[in-house]
This record gives sequence, structure tokens and C-alpha cells, in this order.
Amino acid sequence: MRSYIIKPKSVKKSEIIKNDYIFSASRHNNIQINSNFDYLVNLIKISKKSVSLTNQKKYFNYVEIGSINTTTGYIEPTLKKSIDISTDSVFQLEKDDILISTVRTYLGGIGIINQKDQYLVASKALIVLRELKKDINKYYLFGILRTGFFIEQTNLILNASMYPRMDKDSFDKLKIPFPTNTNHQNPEKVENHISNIVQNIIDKEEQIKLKNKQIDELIEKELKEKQKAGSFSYRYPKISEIREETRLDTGLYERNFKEIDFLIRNYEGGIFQIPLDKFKSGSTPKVRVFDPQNKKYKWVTPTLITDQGNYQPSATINMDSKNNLSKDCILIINRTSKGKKGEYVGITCFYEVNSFGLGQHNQGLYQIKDYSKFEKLFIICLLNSKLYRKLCGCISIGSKMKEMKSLDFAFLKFPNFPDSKQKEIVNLYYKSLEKNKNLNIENYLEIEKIRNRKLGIFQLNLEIFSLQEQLETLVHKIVSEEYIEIDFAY
DNA sequence: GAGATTCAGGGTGCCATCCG
DNA sequence: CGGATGGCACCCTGAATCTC
Repeated sequence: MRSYIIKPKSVKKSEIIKNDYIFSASRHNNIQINSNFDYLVNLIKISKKSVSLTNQKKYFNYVEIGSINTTTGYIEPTLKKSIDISTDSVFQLEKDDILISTVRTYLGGIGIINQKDQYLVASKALIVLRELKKDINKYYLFGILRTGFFIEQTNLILNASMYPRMDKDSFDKLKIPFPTNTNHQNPEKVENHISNIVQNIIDKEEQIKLKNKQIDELIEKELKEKQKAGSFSYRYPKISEIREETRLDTGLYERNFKEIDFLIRNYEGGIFQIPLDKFKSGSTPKVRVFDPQNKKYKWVTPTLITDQGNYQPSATINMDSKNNLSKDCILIINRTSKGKKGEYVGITCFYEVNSFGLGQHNQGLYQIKDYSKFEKLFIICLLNSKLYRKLCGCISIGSKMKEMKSLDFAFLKFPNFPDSKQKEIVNLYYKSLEKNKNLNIENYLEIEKIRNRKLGIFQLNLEIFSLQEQLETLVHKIVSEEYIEIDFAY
């Protein structure tokens, strides 16, 4: 990773005195930056408008550090009762507010509000940036804030205690670079370009959310509309049933589980299952080098797969034994304590060798490679759907660390949807399209948004990745004053 | 040798208290 | 009362070890 920190070889006594007698090394480091920059405080106002929650008995859309997706900056608030929010005072939020986490900012907790919700509020651990003080593009600013360059800077003003937090007095030291004539004969165009890329990323993220929702709805509708005769009725389990399941834990006997299970069993088109021998466990190779110079394989573990089932290709590995990802396959998370209820066990991703290259996955994942690409994609859509998240949550075993073993997965029943319905669902998840041609600054966003609507979730996710890389490169060129060719391809 | 189980310790986010 | 500060509790995961 690139670094912009300049570490001095020596520090003068006067400088330590000037710095409130702080010896912390990070306070005496500096950041490399170009000639044209401004301080963040000069660019945008911090909004401190608060809402008191005392005696407010209603629901709020609450944003805390964890609500920010650290890879994309997308914010998803949680609906909470006022009584379940731990503090009495929260920040009031509006659309297009930029939020920066004051705590462990190096994790990338920087996001932008993209929705108009009523009663949208934020925890006090976030800084709310709203009104611009200068005539700059807000999305350009947000783009800079999202990059490694800015995040590295925040490290210089973090209080390195047990709980690293941004010092509010030094908040005015953060620098924001702007393009100059060295970068481009028309620096404004670079700003616009970055703003466009940032908005494109946000739009793609929005589309992923939307398509996931559509898939959920399609699955539920198809199941509910095509039921065989008979209706669901719930009763407590009999001893014979418990003997048959050989399990005492209640998940399998819950109303919620039984209801979904019935819906699938009673589906007109019947069901299919994945035979036990199709599941293959992964491993951590004995001899390994992580993130080596000459990268050979992608490294895949449950943490590198998002909650929506998208692989984030970042870690690499070299090893002397044979790798286990050389063909397209389904990767299923079999063990995680996330969510506490096991609802994240069974999150599935598509590993496409063409997109990611050769790889190796660890024991936290099972792979299935024997089906056709289309069948694989359909299974992935089902497993990542809302209904199957609930099912897996009920089936998973364990008090703290929830898990489903291959046997549990082999017992899962999948509805046999007609081909046309399967196609409709798979099309939302996986649909590639030619990249847009003839893009220019004016039409970029408009044309991209049209294409984003048609693209599959898998492709949207991949493109978000390459756009982010592009953003990093652009900011790097601004900071190091290199010439920038405005190129719309990614 | 594959899969199941256990282990250690860093990472993370919330909460209580202090202070003006 | 609102904001600042310090600290705790437990979440979470990769991989070593165990078992069949």
C-alpha cells in the first residue's frame, strides 16, 4: 500500500513544546501533499444540531459507526426505538451529510447519507459535515475523504490510548488536496471526474441493495403463489420428532422455521437437495506466505466475504502445496459468530476464476463445483435470500460460534423453480454488459446509471472494486503532482 | 487425510464517569 | 447539561490440534 507519511529523523525541543509536550511519534510525523491544498475546516461546517431523546417514545433511523460500510462508504441506518439508543442526545441528519467516525478512523468509517428518512439521527461518535464553506464539489470532497491518503492522515491526530479517538482540537489539521495545472490544463475537470466516480460507486451500491430485495421478493412470491393443497398449522414438537432430528435445541421447532420449511416442502414444483459428497472443505496450507511480492493465489476467508455474499479480492497467498480454487465454484460460509443468531452462516459467494484468478480458501468455507454455472448461480441466490438466512439461523448449531456442517447443508431443501423463474432470479444476480463507450464528463453519470440498472449484483460488486482503485490512483496523482489523463474506462 | 474441535489474543464498540 | 475522557467486556476469527 502507498504511504504518504513523512517521518522526521529528529525532532527539536521547541517542536515538542509547541505540540503541548506530546512525545507521541505520530504527532511529529507529517503528510506529503501537493502545493494546492486547503484545511478541511475551511471547506465545510461541522453540524452539531442535536435531538434530545428524553421522553421521545418513537422509532428513529439510527446511524452508528457500524452502520457505515467501510469498503464503500454506504450508510445503512437501523430502525431503533428511542429507548434502545444508549445516549440521550443524538445528531440530527440530512441527505448528503458526510459522516466521519471519530473512533478508529483508520478502519474507514467515513460515509455519506444517501437517503431521505424521517427521524434520521447519528451517534455522537460521528462527526457530521454538512454545509460547504467554499464553492467546491461535495462529492469530490467525499471522494478524497474515502481514500487511503485521508485515512492515513487521521492517524496523525488519533489519541493513541486504549480507545484511539480523533482529538477535536487537532481536527483543523486535516489537509485536502486539489488538482493543479500540473495535473491537467483544466483542473476543474479532474474534480468533476472524481465526483462522477464517487457518485457512480454510490449508485452501484444502491442498485445492489435494490436487486437483493427484488430477488427476495421473487422467491417469496413464487413459493407463496404455487403451493400444493393443504395449509400450515403449528404445534409443539412430539418426542418422536425430536428423536428423529436427534436435536434438543429449539431452532428447528420454532414456528418461524416450520413455516418457511412448510412453504418449501409444499411447493408445487417439488424440491432438490445437494448431496453430501458435493461439499469440500478448505484448508490453511502448512507452508504459506501472505501478501507476497509475486502474488500467486487469492486468499479467501469468511471475513473477506461481505454480508451480502460478495467476495472482496484483497488478500493474496503463496504456498508450495496445491491450491483449492482453480474452477468456478460456490463458496459457503460454514462457521461464524456474527449476528449471534447464526443468520450469517450459509452466506454464499460465487468464485469466478475468470474474474478473481486462482485461489485458496480456508476451513471456514465449503466449496461446491460440480453444478453448471447457471445452477450454481441459482443456488447462490436462494442461499443468500432472506428466507434461507432465517432457515440457516435456526439450523445452525452452537452457543457462541454458530456453525453448519456439510451434513446440515445437505439436508437443506431447495425449491425446484421453473426455468423461466430461475432465469429471472439469476439475471438479477449475474448479468454482464459491455462497458459504456463514448463517455464524457457531461454524460458519464447519466449513462452509467442506466447501465447500472441492468447489471447483475456480481458485476456491480466487481466494478465498485475497480472504480475504487481508480479513485485511489487519481488522488495519488493529485498529491504527487503527476499529469492526469481523464479516462472514463475502468 | 479430511473434517471437527479447541484455543488464544487482537479488535471493536459500548458505557460510565468526569469536568466545566 | 453537554461534551470529553478513560476503560471494560466480549466479539470474532484463523489456525493449531485432535479425532476418526
